[in-house]
Amino acid sequence: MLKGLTPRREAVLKIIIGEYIATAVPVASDAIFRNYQLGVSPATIRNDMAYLEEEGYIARPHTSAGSVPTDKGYRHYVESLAKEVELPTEEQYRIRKLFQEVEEEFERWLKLAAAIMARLVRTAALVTFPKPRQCRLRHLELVALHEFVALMVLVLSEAILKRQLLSFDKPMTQEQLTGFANKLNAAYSELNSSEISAKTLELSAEENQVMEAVLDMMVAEDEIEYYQPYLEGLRLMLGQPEFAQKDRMLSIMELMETQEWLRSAFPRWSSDVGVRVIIGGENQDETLRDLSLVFSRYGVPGRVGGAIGVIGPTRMDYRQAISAVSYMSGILSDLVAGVCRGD
Amino acid sequence: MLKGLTPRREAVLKIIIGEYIATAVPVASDAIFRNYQLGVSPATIRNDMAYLEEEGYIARPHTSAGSVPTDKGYRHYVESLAKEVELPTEEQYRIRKLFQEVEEEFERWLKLAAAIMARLVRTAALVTFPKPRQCRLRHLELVALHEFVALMVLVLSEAILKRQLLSFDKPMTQEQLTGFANKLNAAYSELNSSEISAKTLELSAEENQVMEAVLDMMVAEDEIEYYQPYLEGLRLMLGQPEFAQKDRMLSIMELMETQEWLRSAFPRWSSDVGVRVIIGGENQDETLRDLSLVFSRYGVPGRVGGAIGVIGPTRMDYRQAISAVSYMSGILSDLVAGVCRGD
DNA sequence: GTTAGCAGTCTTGGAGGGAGAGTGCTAAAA
DNA sequence: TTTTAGCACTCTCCCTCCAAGACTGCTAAC
Repeated sequence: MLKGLTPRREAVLKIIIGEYIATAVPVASDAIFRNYQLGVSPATIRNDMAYLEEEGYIARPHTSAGSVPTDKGYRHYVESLAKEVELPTEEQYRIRKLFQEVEEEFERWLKLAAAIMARLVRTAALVTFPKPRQCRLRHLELVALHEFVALMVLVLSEAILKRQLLSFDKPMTQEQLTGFANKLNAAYSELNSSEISAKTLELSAEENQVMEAVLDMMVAEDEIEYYQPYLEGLRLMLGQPEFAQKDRMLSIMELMETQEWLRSAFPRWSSDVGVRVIIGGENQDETLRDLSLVFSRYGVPGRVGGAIGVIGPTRMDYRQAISAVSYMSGILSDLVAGVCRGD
Repeated sequence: MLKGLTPRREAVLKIIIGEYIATAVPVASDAIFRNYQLGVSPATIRNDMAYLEEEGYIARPHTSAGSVPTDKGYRHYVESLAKEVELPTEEQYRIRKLFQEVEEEFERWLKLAAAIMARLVRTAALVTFPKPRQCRLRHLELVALHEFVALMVLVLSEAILKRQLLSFDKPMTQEQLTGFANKLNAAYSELNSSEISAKTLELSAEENQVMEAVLDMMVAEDEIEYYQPYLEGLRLMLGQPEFAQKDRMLSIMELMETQEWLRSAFPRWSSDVGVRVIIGGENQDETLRDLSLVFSRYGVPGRVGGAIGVIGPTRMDYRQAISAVSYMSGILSDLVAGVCRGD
């Protein structure tokens, strides 16, 4: 029983994980014997399983049941997988084609990316909006809606768009507003919020009001990273047998609706590239203890980025998840880089 | 057994519906006798119930069970309710205050409205974006992102904002783009899509490209009414006991995610004001057969409008639903009118 | 180190049965 | 004619029990 993780034991572990991921049913020694040619009897496999259980790679729901992988088992599996994770080229081609078909709008791209990942991994996928470290003012526009109300449209770096209604104490004409906009654009274009507030200008009361609003929105934008990510395919995730009980399902829905967990789950601006996998109990957040995340940052390192990933039960197809997330983050990075280059 | 719907029978029906809405449990004659002072014995109540069943107002899950309202029963109840539906004034005050606290942005208002309704009725609520009959071009803006790519920002009537990336064959400077924008704004501002396409102008190839894109987006905007409504509180709806089974729950989630049913459920631009209630089998759509909708149009009649409503099991608190939808549509109408007045 | 054999354990599903809830009917009372 | 009491009847719900089946763990032999 000593000898450590021999190749056959490793193979048994891999088989158990593969089977369990596919079927959600505890895996029996007999089934392994029948379906895989290991060249040894069920009894031997049982011995190996006893070892794996002792070492904490697998566990049993009850005394006389097959085995299911533990977090540690999944972790081992994921590590051993690390290299061999590319989507089949036909799949890559199909995805690329989908992106060509959709109109050139960033939000569409994000939604599409999330939808594709959800479909590939058959669980929920999410994508956050790409955000620069500190956004810069590209352009300000003021449109009169009626005498006292104007629509302010703000174009920030990375084509982020903001709008807000402004109401003035005095009546304002479109000419006046255009004048404001020109003046402020000339002075503040391409600056970030701190640079703008440092640079004092002589402004009328109304101009100042506009400026305050602009600053407010830019600061708010700098602060929230994960504001309203796109979440797709929740129903795919909830269709998995682990969420069969009603209250389990509802608590997951609640979790997703509040999106509080995002903050704790996605480390903020972690600089490392590549796909990260967080398995079950490895999560900081209590409520995520039996869920796994596979995600990656995307964007232009050091300049702008977002996060993209999937969330699902610990019994998740990590192989597919890793390859999908890896490939999609590459695609989105390319797209962001394309938009960025003009900066 | 002949005499028709006597006042007492009507009272019994109302009690049954009220109890069933509150508890989701079939209502027994004995329970009615105990909890309500009708002045008659359970046996008499049973006779009345027999009548109500014969007339199709109520039904029994099985021979020896209490009764549950049928669609016809709910319909009768809703009609009889028609007048007495106002939210308590404290509630109205609280809601108004919430709207004052949120920033002046239309999308926020819509989300808030949906969230409030979901909370009040404890089921899913949805709100569509307000759309003018035919949108008009308010303002066009072009921002250079890099040499060959520009961001086009379109402000349409009712403060609808659209953006799209444009890529040109030639390099373009910001000055050139601003020139385009000024020219096109001068010519086409305040026109709708048909007027724009009727009015021919001498345009360069690039200007023409921009114009095409503008027209495409305006036409698309005219066509989709119900594009991506806000849906809130799905989890409240799915928490109801009628969705206890897993597959029931999943099919509802699928339904909501695809949002196909919206088209059939909300009659397009129906001119009648006021709250409409569609109960269970009254729905055209097969898949909605055991759901009810309570909704209303909002906006400025004949000019601009959207829809707002709740969806839930037929066992829905119609009273609360009707008052909430009615009040919220009023609020949104006021807000739209405010933005509209400047047109 | 591997294997066959077998006892032991735990889950699952179905049958059976009793308790309880609620009605429908009948005949008498108001 | 309407209302009521009484009671038999039906159906659900839940509990228990039991048998079948699925796997393992152990032991002793290979």
